[in-house]
Amino acid sequence: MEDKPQGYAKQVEIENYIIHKIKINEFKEGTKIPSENELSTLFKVNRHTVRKAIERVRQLGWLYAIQGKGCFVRKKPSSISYPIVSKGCFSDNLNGLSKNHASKLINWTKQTAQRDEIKALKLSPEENVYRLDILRYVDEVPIAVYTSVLPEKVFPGLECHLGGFYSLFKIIRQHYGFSPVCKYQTIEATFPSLEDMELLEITNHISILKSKIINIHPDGMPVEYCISRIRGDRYKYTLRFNN
Amino acid sequence: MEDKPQGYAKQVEIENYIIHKIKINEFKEGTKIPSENELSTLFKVNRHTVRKAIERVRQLGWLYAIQGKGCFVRKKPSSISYPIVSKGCFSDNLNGLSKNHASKLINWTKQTAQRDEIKALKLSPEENVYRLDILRYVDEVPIAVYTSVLPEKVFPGLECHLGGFYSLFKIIRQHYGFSPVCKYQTIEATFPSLEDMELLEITNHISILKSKIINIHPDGMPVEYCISRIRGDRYKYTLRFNN
DNA sequence: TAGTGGTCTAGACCACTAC
DNA sequence: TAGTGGTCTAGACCACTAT
Repeated sequence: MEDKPQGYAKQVEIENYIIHKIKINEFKEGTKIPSENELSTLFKVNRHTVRKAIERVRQLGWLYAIQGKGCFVRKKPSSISYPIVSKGCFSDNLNGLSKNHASKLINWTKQTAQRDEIKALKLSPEENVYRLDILRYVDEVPIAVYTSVLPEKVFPGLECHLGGFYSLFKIIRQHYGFSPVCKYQTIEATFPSLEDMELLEITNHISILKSKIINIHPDGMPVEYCISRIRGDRYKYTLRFNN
Repeated sequence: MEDKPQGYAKQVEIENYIIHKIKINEFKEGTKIPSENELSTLFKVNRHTVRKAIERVRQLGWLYAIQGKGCFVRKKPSSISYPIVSKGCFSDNLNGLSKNHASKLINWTKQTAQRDEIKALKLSPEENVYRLDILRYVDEVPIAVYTSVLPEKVFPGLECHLGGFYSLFKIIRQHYGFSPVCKYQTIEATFPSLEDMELLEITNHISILKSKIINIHPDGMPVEYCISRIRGDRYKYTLRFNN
């Protein structure tokens, strides 16, 4: 009952037309499709109806728009496959894929832990945590936002090591003498928040792969709670099982 | 440059207003928010501007709409966590979570394999495959669509066993004498196709967790290539590592 | 019948791009 | 300057819900 589609006649006709033209390669990768005005005269509908149709097709990942220029067919298989493994940091795991990559610390705070952080990191209430917002680039494109939550008691004086930030994993290994290991991860599909839209330079036409990760010290103690938001159009997880 | 937001002033103001009211519990779970007309007079903007704002907030998963009734605040943590493990079928893995579930065979074909299927299943061109479209329900709600591709040479006469379909995994175990095991899985976030929207009874306001899975025979031969599309608002993967 | 959300039309103005 | 996409207004009509 809730949210069911109904009577989309004209809009869907235009959506299918565009997708079909792309599939049969009449609208080719990287080239401009007809403008909103051209399509509205072609289909004898209002420009806004065309806009709604194009918006849907963009949302499906087929198109992107540049103001003043037009609407272009997106290269489809441009996504990066990222292997999920419990050990090693982002850089190490991407190095095997020969990609340029960089990390940028957007901002950090030291505050008392919130409810979900207390639960994930097994803290007592009122304990302090560092909260780091990190933006990750691959081939100069912002691809992911991470919020990393780290207990102060495990990482005392962390702020002293954040100058010239390049890799949290390496800071931990170098200054605290261990390598965190992934214990638990959840994966879901969602949409970008307004903040993440700005950081990732995307609109709501792109979906988000959201993960929550708990990393532990080799002795078993949870030491990092990480919430990542990754561009769904450029990124894909891969999992390999060794039975 | 591409797809950057700009000058959303009014729309964003309304978006933030609605989300804020939900967060501070002034708009409560399951209750109606003010109608489009009420909001448009409140903010002194056109109804269509309100509609665009509400559409964004719906897309973020906060709201759902019922025609003729209004717009309601969605219960947020209604999602099912599904553990990723290499062994066992959907039913087995969900039974531990004490959920009702069912599978329905939507349709099936026997055709020559396509390029991606040939690659995934290591077939030679022109080999036949069964292609099964399966809809999965949890608690009576359609939650996922699976397309399962199975080589005819591995599953001869599969069509004879599809009457009274309830679980592909169990059909294979019963009639072909082995249990497939997951070897490789990719996970991405995307949007529903028009067909999947109908089957899952959703609109494009809900994101999709898409997985491609290669299952193998215990001897190592790939025997099933499965493309699943799962409702992003109700479903989440979990991964547990044993180091 | 009145109120709600859903679709479509019509037109204005803006910001950006190309020439 | 002309063309393009982005935002906003204004109003019509439809389908559905409640009374």
